Amino acid sequence: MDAQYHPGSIEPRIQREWKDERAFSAPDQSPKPKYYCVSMLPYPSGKLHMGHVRNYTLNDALYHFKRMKGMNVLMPMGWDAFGLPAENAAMANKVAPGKWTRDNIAYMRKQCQAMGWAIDWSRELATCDPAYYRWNQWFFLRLREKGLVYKKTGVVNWDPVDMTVLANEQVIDGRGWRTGAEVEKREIPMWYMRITQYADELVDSLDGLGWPEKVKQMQRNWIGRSRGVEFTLPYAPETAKRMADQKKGLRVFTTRADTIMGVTFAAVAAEHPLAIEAAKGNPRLAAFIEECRKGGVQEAELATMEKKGMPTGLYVVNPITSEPVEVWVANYVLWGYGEGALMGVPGHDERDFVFAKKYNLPIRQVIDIEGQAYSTDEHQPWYDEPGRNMNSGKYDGLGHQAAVDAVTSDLESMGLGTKRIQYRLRDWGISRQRYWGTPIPIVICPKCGDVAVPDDQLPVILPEDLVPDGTGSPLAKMPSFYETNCPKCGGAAKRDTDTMDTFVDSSWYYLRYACPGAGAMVDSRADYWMPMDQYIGGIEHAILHLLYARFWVKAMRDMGLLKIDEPFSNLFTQGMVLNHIFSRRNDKGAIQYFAPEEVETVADAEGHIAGAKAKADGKPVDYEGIGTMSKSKRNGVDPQDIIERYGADTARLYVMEANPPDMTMLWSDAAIEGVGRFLRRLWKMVHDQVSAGIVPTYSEGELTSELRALRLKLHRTIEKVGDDYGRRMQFNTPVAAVRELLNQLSELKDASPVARAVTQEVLEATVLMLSPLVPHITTALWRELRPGTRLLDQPWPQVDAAALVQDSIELVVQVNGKLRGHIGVATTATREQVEQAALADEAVKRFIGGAKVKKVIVVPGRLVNIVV
RNA sequence: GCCGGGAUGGCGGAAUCGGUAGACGCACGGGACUCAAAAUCCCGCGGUGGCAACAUCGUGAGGGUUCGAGUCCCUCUCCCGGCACCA
Repeated sequence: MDAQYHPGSIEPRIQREWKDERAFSAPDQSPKPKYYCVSMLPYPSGKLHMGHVRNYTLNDALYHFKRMKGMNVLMPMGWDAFGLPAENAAMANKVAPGKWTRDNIAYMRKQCQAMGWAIDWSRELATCDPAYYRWNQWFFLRLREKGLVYKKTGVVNWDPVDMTVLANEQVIDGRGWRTGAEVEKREIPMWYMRITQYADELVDSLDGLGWPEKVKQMQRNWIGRSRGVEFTLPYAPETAKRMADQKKGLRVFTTRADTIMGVTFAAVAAEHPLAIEAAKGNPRLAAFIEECRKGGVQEAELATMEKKGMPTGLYVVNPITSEPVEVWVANYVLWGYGEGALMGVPGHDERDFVFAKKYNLPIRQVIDIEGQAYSTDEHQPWYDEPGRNMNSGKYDGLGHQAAVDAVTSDLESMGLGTKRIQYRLRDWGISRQRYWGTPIPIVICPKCGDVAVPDDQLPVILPEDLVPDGTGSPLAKMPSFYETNCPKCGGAAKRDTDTMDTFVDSSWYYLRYACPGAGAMVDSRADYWMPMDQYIGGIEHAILHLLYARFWVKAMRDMGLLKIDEPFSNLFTQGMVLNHIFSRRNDKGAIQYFAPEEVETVADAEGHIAGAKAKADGKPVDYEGIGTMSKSKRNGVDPQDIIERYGADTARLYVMEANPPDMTMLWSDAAIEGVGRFLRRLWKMVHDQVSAGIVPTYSEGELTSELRALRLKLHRTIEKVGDDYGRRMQFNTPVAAVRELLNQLSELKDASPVARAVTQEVLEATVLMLSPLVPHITTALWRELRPGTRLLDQPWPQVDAAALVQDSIELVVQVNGKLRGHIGVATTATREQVEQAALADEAVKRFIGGAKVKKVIVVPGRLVNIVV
């Protein structure tokens, strides 16, 4: 055995062996229980970053642990290969997105292999492969046949200079990132998936999932199921004349029917037909509506905007009181959200209150909460709470639910309203005016309208040699792609030049891993592996991806393609790896990001970063604080340097040991030396043991008390580490526990044969316990400890219950809750004996002094608290 | 703005069910080994007072519940994630 630890030679050798023996390929059937664990597939941005290392090492540790526990484990890998960064890279480097993406995949696959992850590579997939995305197209058409896909207009960010649709990410402070031009809203036709049809099931079946409660809560809130009433505010007579060609009133939805007596205005979104009608012959209102079109479509931006509005001169009447109220156009009413219109109740809705204050609209209290004094000066949180009706005519004195019911049934009997369940969730718009994505398999025929591409003509292939220029949609400028004939009438027609949202790709890839090469979208092998036993991914996916994937699986189930209701039985959300972000605006307003290593930072008095200068030109750059590692912000850290300097095992152990995996991690490599030191020390301990020759056996009776204590520590550690890996999904504390064990082993100065045998026991278990985290070094060490056997075949070490038995234990003694002493008692001691021992302790006596003992609390096995 | 989460020594963190706050490690200081350095090993390491034993304060801030609170409740501050076209 080599006296020194050389990861640079061990790791590639062991990786080659794993590859040659196909060590990690999982059979699609087995007498063992199956365990399917997947980490969210990476976007092939060019290089792995630390977030990936954390994600896949966590998955890998779980792979090894479950394998040691006797399961048929599958850990696959794929590439989320479509998306915006490929187009940006293409523009920057004049390389086609396809080539750029495939080169990145090849490089990153090598990096994955160098990390030693136990991936079954025979199942690898890339979503930009036509063999994969043809099934996106196929399923899109099936959903359309069932009415689950439909077309309507949607609002997008429009860059008026580049004449192109911008992603939200490309809108920074209301301006296009490349042009610096002010972004506008624009309505365009798009395809939608009817996820709202599954809203109830998506809420209800969350309860049975082994997911973090916080994620379930976020999904519930996102879907936002609320019960209420949708009703008509009838037009006032003058308004009815003008709106004669339309509906008889304004449709609104409310969950607070009980506040209807407090309505003092109505408001509609700028896009609402009533607003557009009112703007005719009203240039000021038309200008206001035009102003509302400025800015992007991001909710965060809309929600923080100053509330502005303008009266339309049109009136509706409160159906209960027949009181007329004016309709306003308001920028805080969202079009495409419910009816795009609302009843304004400033007395009991914070946003309405702020709006009413600003425009001097009446504020009327109609709900009373006992003991609270209402004032229209400033909004108080309790104004929006349910209470008892007042100033409400016949509803006076009714409690919240009674008032809601009474108003609702009155609206129903007038034929104006119906009870409805409203969701915050909106249908999923999947059309993207981009090039690098799955083509939408629709032909637009001037005679027949939207016509599906027949199944036998799928996939509609995306041309791969295009380089976009940032203006408009590339496919829309490529006649050889869009010119076609109508599948129905045969006449000249045009393909849909939009592509699908990349969340479509990631909604079902894990099903395809289960059945690579299937002649259909999925086959019966998916029934074996699904539902997934453990899904692992960043907390940033808590809502969108995880909700779309759940919807997709339910839709596939209802199409008869799957037998499961939910894709992911258990979910682990890892915290993000963050790093500092530096940027600079150029004179046009376009933004440029700097990598942390490209700048020199200036610290303030407290050591926090206050500013920075670019190393290249010495000019200042802005410090934006810390944020998630991303390609676009250029703050990712490539693990390659660490692999080359310290080896994969050190890199793996470092990210796992640094902090709990579900917590955010601010990147720093400060402690990495200590991890390398630990592995060298482990190597040396095994080397010393092995080079001392054959290890004898021993019997229980030969153990000294020191060796018994060491065995106690060992078996407690095995118990703890198994619990941490299996139940707690905690990977930093096991390492600390093993370090403690080895510290205790180092203190053993006993060279007797029995001590050497116990040392062997400790080292073997240590190697097994660490193997999920550092599989290369442990594979090499196992060969030395147990020649002729293979680490991958070993089960998880057994806890020896006999080693855990103790004669006496130490208890803590508190006086009035403060630690005052320690006592040793027999494990069999009674409560009375423990109390007496505690009261007899010298230090305890001193603190009690002459005071009277009121109460003694004994927590068995832990402490005694004496209350005086 | 709304939804979800977080805050513990100089730093990363531990304390799993309300029961010894600071495990384990990093950095740092002292020492051993060495011609020297690296590596390695040993000791120390929250604040204050004290030669020490020890006492006392201390888990973002302020209140509360409890024999006992990092952990539970209320109010607040700051940071992070998501907000539907980043993935």
